Amino acid sequence: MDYNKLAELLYPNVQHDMQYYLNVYPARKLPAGAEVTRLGPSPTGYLHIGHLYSAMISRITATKTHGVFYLRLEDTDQKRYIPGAGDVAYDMLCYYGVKPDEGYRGDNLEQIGEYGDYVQSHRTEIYQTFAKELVKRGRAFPCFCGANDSKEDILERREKELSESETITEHDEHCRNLSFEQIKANIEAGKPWALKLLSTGDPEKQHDFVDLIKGKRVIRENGKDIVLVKSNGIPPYALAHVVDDTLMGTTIVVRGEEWYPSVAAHIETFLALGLKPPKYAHTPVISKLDDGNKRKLSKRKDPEADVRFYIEQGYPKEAVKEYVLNLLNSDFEMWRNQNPLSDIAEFPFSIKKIGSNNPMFDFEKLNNISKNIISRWPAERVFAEIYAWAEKFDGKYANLLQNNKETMIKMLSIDRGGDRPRKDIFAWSMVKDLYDYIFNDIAPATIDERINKNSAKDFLKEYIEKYDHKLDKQAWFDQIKQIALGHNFADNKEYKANPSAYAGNVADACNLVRVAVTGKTATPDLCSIMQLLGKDKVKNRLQNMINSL
RNA sequence: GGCACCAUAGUCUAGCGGCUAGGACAUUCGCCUCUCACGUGAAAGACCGGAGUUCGAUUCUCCGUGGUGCUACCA
Repeated sequence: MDYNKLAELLYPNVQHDMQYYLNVYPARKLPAGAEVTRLGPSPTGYLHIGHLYSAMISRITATKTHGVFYLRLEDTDQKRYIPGAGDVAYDMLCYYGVKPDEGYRGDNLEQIGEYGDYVQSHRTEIYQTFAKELVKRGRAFPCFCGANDSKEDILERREKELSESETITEHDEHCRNLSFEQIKANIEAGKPWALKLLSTGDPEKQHDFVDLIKGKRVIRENGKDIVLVKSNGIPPYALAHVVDDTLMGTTIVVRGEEWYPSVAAHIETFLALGLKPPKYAHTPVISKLDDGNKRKLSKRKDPEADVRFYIEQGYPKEAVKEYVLNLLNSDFEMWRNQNPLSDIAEFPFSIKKIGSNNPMFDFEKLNNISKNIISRWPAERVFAEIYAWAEKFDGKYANLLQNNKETMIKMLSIDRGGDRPRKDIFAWSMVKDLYDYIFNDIAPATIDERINKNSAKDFLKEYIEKYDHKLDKQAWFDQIKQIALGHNFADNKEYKANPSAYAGNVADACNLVRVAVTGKTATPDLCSIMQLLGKDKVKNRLQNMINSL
């Protein structure tokens, strides 16, 4: 077969050849050791936590080696395209501080960089040029079998084939053997066709492969005639990956482990074009425990898969990042303990330290990381963050905050600062309920059954009468203690020795006041809260408590 | 069905032939304390199973088992 003739038949309108584009996009001039990384999300929904995971690896690697991290929109599947998803991807990367140096920046912003266009659907001509090159080299052939099936059809067909035979045919024995005349006839008849790789690999043969995360591996050669260009003229991921990462100068392809099985096919495609494959880093996939089963985090079922989820919940982006970083390099938390105030950019991150099993998402851990981060922030900053969150997700609360800024900051200042700050907030959305007692009336709370109700009543009555709003912390407590002792509440030690003899201990008395004033059993320093609330409110609430007993 | 990846406590993991198997979150119990926290001390909790290699295997090899992924003209 005359492959040049075939190439002309298939791609009569392709003007340039591969070398032309290789010249248009020459090798990048970067310092030695610089790595070029990229993220290639498809605009089929939102940005997945797994994208953030990959993006952090790519961003840190590029920064550390003085290389480039760029964003490419992989929108070759127009069936699944969701408008605006590209904007979200870029915005989220910026929001989480893993901003690309170049590439796509959303639908309304100009792209940055010399290696564009960074939107795959704009690159059809380039892909076709490389496709034509493959045909010229006798490494690709048209397939007329026409498959525009839905996913369900494909899965059904696969099931059927599995039940009938042991393996699915990997070579397309029908179309790869068509004669030039047959192909010509089909083309002239207007039959749709896809371009497939004419694989020369033998899956029985193996070769070495180095993955930056998995290490040295032995993999089978590809033996599959994969589709390089769909019948609509657009390439699927495989060819787009080969062409783009060549032309854009990617040195390390960071991608999810789900790509690992197809790496041999990708390498064969690079080699068929005489191109050098990049280095690969196949990352673990974040999963979760669902009814006792471990499974990949799913876009549909799991809201936490969407990076916007954490914004809605009010997790600081620093917390999400540190959590992901901790998943990536588990010695991060040790480093953080030793360097509580350092910027995470100083952490000695390494791709090699990434484990290769799929971690499960753990909210407890995220919450803990978040609490620690927030506890280190001054009240003004915490207020600003809460307010910014409320403005977006709870307008009413935002108004309330705006009108009570001073009070709220005072509230947030209690037990904050110093060596042992309180750690009770991990997400902004919880603040409204946590501190509701400073703005709202509270419902009368029930008290521990251990405590004698009459004594409690008497204690509170006397406390109201003698309540002095001006007392400092020590005097405030001494007063409570003194009054409590007068109503059969005992000192801690005495109470422990003989609980049944007393109405409760001093701690219980103190907690009576707390529950009366805040409706909660756990709050920051009570004396400060009472100062903040004001004399009238405090007395009112104490009285309500008495009435409810 | 085929192919591949993974396998240490509930979770994330350290370990790279000999360790009382280390740390973090969560759990439980003390201490501190006016409560809840914070802090602090402690407890409980793990090498998937079986062969082999070896003087010695959590660590190396093989076979199982389990989980996961791929097997699309989706990425």
